Amino acid sequence: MSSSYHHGDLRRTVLSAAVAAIEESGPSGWSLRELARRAGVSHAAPAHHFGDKAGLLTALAAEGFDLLAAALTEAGDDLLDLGVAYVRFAAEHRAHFEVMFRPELYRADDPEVTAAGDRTAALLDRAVGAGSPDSDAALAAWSIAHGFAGLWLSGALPPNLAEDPATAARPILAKLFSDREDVRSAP
Amino acid sequence: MSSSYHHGDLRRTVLSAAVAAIEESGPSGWSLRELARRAGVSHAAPAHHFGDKAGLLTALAAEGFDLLAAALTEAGDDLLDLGVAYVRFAAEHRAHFEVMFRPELYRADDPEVTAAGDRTAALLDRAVGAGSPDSDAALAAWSIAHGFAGLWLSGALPPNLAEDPATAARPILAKLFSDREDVRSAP
DNA sequence: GTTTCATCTTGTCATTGACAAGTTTTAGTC
DNA sequence: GACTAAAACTTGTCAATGACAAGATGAAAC
Repeated sequence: MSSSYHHGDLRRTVLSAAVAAIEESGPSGWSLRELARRAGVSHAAPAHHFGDKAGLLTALAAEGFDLLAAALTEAGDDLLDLGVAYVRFAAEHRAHFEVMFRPELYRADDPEVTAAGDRTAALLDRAVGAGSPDSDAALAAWSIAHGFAGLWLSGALPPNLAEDPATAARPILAKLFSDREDVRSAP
Repeated sequence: MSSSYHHGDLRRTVLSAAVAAIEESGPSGWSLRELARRAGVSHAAPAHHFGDKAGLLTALAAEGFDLLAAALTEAGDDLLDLGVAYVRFAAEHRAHFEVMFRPELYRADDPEVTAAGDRTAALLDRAVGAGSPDSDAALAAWSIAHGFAGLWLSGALPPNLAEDPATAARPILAKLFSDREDVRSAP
């Protein structure tokens, strides 16, 4: 703390600054130098920890997959609960989520990312497979949760749903599991 | 053609170059100057037609909403067909689609964009409303199509589905409309 | 043929990402 | 406690970029 040279926790600080910047202006609306300024270090300091911009986003993506895995683990085994947890994760960790599904921004073949991604995938496989061996159904569940999250993130949802996306998601996602009749045609 | 000064159709040329560049490297992986070089004009020529980078992406988004409206119109009234058409649009016009749902990249309040967006929304409302007055069901349909498209675009889908996403989408989207039992639990 | 205006060019500037080379602190070893 | 090696951070630099200003060119209208 007394030292003006060693920050002490620069890696974590820069990652957090990146999260804040991405939440404000999207995954490309910031610069490494801006993060360095926010952290109070020189313009080249972040490069020491992440190499380059893609390296920083690689670290963010890996962290994101781990956070998602944790959130899904906590959600239990029910598919609907998992979907709601997925949407909640996207809303609460919007920066991580947006980067994770934009592989052109980072090194998707990085060992840390693939490992974390595999952990998340295994988790989903187990949860979904327990309820049904139907891979189409699993993809349908992933799609509807991912789609609702994406629409919410891009501000495309009606304003009344935008406030609490996780709560708003439940009745929508539930359409995949029940109440089919009112979807197909009028009574 | 003989004139070295007036390009003749620079606006269209730059837009097409942007589409190509975005398909190659994502919505942020290119520069205005690169597009100018591809079009064989000076580095400042594109600015005359679009103002700045956001202006170009604004034009792309507006065009995208019109293309989507046209694709959905052609798809008919069946909700499942509409969903498949939505996914096909995302795959065939990936650059437009990716920009459209990233409002931080362009001026979402631009009159041309809002007008085109409203046209698309009205179209969807009419088609969905005809089948059912249930707005939750409409959102569920939009979500599952949007989510499948997004997952395909980010390369998250299993390789066997990646080849022809529109065809692959149909059985997935159909899960929203029928065959509920095998989703909820094993027989 | 002249006026007018859209189109395109040249020139410039601050900002940025990346890299090279040097400085300071920490950690480990004797 | 001094010595050494490595990690953490700084300063300096360069080409590329987006944005803007000012000027040149050609097309269209009359």
